[in-house]
Amino acid sequence: MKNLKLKAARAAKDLSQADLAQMCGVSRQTINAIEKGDYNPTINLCIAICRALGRTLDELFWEEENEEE
Amino acid sequence: MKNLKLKAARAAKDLSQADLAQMCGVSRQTINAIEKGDYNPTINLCIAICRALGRTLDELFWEEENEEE
DNA sequence: ACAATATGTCAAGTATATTTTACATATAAT
DNA sequence: ATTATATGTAAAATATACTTGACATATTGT
Repeated sequence: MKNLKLKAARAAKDLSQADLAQMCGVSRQTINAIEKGDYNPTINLCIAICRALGRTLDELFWEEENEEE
Repeated sequence: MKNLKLKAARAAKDLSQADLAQMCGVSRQTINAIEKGDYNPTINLCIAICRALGRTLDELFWEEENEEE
């Protein structure tokens, strides 16, 4: 499923996918794929993304038992 | 760095590394390596571990700017 | 002393995260 | 119409997460 929390948090900081990718030390396609949702990043990358956006893991990557789809 | 939060949360549920590994669908060595700290699991595995232990990502895998090492 | 369980570690293989290059589309600005 | 930026997507290569099998040690119970 898409990661809309991430997309929204990035938009709230007015960063492009390329900007965020550079801040995290990964490629733009990696950020795109994570937002698109069809894959499974490493925790260290998730943490880098969180720090870049001023959020925590629970805020961007945790889902309560029933909130997804 | 070692993940002592994980080790403690597992101990609190009286689970062996092998037990937790089986609950998460990974090998015992993978859990051992994560606790030992010298690698970088995927977010989906972190989430599986959290659900198995009744914790969230922030509780087991997040570190505030200054609390580690 | 012996058996059983839990943990730590290593090496070789497999699966998959991530990169690089490239192309396509959409939008906004000139 | 053209330029520039942001996004979506794909294929091939590389890095690394994870598995399997194996062995060693420590601990606890019999």
